[in-house]
Amino acid sequence: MVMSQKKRPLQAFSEEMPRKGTVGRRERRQAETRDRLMHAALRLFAQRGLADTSVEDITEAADVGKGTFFNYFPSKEHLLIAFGQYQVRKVEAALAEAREAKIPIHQVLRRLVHSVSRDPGRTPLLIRSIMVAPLTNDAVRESMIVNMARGRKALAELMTIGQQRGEIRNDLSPRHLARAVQQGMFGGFLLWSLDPALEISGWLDTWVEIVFAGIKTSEAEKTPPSRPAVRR
Amino acid sequence: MVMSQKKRPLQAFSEEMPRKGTVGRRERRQAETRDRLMHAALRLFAQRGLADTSVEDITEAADVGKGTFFNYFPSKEHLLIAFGQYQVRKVEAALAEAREAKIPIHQVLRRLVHSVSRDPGRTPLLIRSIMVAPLTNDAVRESMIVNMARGRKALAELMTIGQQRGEIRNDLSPRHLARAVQQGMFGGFLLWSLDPALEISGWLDTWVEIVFAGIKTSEAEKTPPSRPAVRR
Amino acid sequence: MVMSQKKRPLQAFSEEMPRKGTVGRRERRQAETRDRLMHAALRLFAQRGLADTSVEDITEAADVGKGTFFNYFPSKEHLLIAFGQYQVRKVEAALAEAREAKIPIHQVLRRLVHSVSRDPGRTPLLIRSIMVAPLTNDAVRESMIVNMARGRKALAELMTIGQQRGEIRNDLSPRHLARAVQQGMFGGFLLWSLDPALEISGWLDTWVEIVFAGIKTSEAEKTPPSRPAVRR
Amino acid sequence: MVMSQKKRPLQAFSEEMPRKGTVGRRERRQAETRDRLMHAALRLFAQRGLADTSVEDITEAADVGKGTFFNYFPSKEHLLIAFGQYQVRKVEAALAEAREAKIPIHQVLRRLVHSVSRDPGRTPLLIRSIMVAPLTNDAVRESMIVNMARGRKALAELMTIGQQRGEIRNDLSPRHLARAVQQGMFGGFLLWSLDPALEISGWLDTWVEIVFAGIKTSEAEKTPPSRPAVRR
DNA sequence: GATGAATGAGATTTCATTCAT
DNA sequence: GATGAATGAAATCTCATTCAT
Repeated sequence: MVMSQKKRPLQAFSEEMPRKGTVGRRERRQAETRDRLMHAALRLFAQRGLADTSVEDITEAADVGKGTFFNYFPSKEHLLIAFGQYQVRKVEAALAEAREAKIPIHQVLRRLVHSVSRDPGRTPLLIRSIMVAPLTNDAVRESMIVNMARGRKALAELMTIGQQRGEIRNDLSPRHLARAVQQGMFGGFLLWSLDPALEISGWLDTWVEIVFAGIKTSEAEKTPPSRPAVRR
Repeated sequence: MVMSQKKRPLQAFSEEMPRKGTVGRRERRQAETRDRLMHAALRLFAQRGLADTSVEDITEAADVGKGTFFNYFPSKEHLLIAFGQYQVRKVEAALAEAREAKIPIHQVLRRLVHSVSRDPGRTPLLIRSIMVAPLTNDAVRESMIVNMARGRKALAELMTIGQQRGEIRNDLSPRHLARAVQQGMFGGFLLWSLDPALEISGWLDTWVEIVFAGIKTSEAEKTPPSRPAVRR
Repeated sequence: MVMSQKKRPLQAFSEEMPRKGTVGRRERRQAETRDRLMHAALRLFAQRGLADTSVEDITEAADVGKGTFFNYFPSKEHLLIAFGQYQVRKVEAALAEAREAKIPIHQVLRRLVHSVSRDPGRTPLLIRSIMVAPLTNDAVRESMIVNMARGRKALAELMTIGQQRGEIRNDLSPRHLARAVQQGMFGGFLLWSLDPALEISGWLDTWVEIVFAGIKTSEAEKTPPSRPAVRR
Repeated sequence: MVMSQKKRPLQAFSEEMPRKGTVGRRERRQAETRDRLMHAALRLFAQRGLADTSVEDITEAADVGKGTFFNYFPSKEHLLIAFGQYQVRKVEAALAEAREAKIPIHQVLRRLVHSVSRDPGRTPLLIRSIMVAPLTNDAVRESMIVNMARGRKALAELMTIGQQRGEIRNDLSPRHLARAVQQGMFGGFLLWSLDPALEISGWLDTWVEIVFAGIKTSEAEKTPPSRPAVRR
């Protein structure tokens, strides 16, 4: 079964953008196959979920032989590692933005939350797949741990910037604040993937409102905004 | 393989406390069998995880015939439904406590978080089992949705009480505040089950500190603490 | 699930008609239970087929405990033995009728075929159950063999009568003729149970027409109708 | 357990006779595997019956992996579909023979009955398997219906030929006559599979004698043998 | 590099039957 | 005699993964 590949909702997954210079036809074809597998898989995961999508389903949708799959990915769960990396890059992008463009942290968070929710937020089955994979597969979990750490690190730097600007509370370490934010974000996905009746679009801003109140500089300490405050 | 049944780490699972008066021997034996299956299963889930524990492993550990299992539970995932209900009851207990004993919300939350973390907090494999089950099994998810709604309801009532006492911010609906709290708690379990290196005991209080800052009455509105404020 | 027992399409199944004289209440209750099981089973077999009807389904429909079933029948297939006996009695009745009432064999056959088709002819699932049971279960097959032999014997006597009257061909033994008739009848049920699109009501008379042409006295030998002819 | 593959009692099952020209080695290997499964299965069905032969028994006897079976057949019952087709082809062959070689219908029938009985006639367990499969399995029944229709069609054409030649009675439609013949044949298999004491070899000719008397042109109408007679 | 046939581990779940009460 | 909890045998079929071509 060959499906038309016209719609490609998530482009930035595969990192192998053909860096300038010569790339042989072979390399290009390989990258293309990899991509086809990737997008076919995500489409199927979103439709049927991880468990109900077999490797053969994916290879059929991508129009390659079944054995070919294993030349690219060691298991179907590994496809979701790439997705995690894709999400982390959004967090790092938010950090870069905050740094360069002097955008208030509150607003950075709001944008980040929307950006991160964009892709998985459409279908509960995809999120469930994304959550199940690391809970189930050791290799994916390893990678997930790394990704989460990267994400927390970026968030922590964001917090540091906020503290320096006096927007974020100074009495707790950026690491802790970052962890709290990340925890809330993951929790949000989890809740929503379990109960899609919990509508998500309107909720995001409210949640940012609450979480930001938790991490912002309190009125009390607002007067002297400059002292760095000791923290771990 | 018959395992010794001496250790019973989680007692409060089964609700069938022997109601007063006589209960037939048959009924007692049944409740006992149910209990044996339950505890054997949780022990095994905690040791090996959900996927690596077969129903036969459970029945062997509980020293009953394999078929007996299905007289009590339709699938091994259903065992975890009971666990979810057990956790919800803790939240409801916290609410009752707050109501009767006039304990500050901040403190109620702190206690609740510790109480809820107690059982699953020991072993990442158990939490992973608890998370995987509803992500994987429709019936369990159904039940999970109900449990989460119950939990949110109790938390929302807690928020209402806090608002009436002037401890909790008045500008957001109790539902929203409750959802934010629940989201954070679930996120915490998820993060920790994925990366057990994230130590949990010290973190809980810090997290409550942050989340409470997000939901408490702000300094700005603190002066007139009594106005009930209209909200949904 | 208790179903009302109002409709009883097939009454003559159970042979234990309370013979005159005193029958204790106990005996009556037992016969009643046996009957309830019987009819519940046949209803279910007709609805879902033999394989998809479990003993527990039957006992529930009959409103008795599961274990009770085995006080009456050694297996669910044994229920169908009674049905076979019921059918055989129809053949024997036809013989009796032919004997007493001097009805032409051709007509006896026609009536018999209709009578025998009446009950199973309504639902293919019931016939399939009736056919599967002896093919599958040794005890039922034993009994089936006996029934078939009884049926053939009655048919053979019918043939003998026909021969004496000059209606049935004299050049073949009554046994052989009987076997051919029986074979055709069983084949008819089989075909129809496999392909219910083969309508049965209009077909019966045509079939009798053909089969009777096969067994009747041929024009050639019609003139001297009395010679007994040697046969086994 | 590897069984010697020397005996191959039924050769004509698989239709894939190597069409002229080159067939890849792969294709040949596949056809061979399919054949091995087929014959192993039929041997086992004949020895133990359908229910007492597991797929694993078959694959062991065919010396292939268990999973391999399902690359060729969706279920063990499907093996018997091929057998049904094999039998139908015999009927069609009889028709062709009658057409080309001007053999009298009576004789065609006699040969056909022997030919069709040859393979299953050896062992009641095999026939029982063949009968149980369509009674039990929907897919097989579907296919059986098609086969039976094909068989009836061929028989009907045979009847038509007979009518044109004046050998077969003209007052009934070929369809009806064909159905009666088929019904008798199936009934014969059924009776004999249930009660193997009914010896089959001597019986076949007697049965053809009777059935042919039922469908042949009667003495009465024999004089004007040419009128085609209108019928559906 | 691509392919797809072969592989076999694996666990679920049903259900007839037993038997203690 | 009625009950229904306990039992465990049994066989399916899927599917990730390998590897010869």
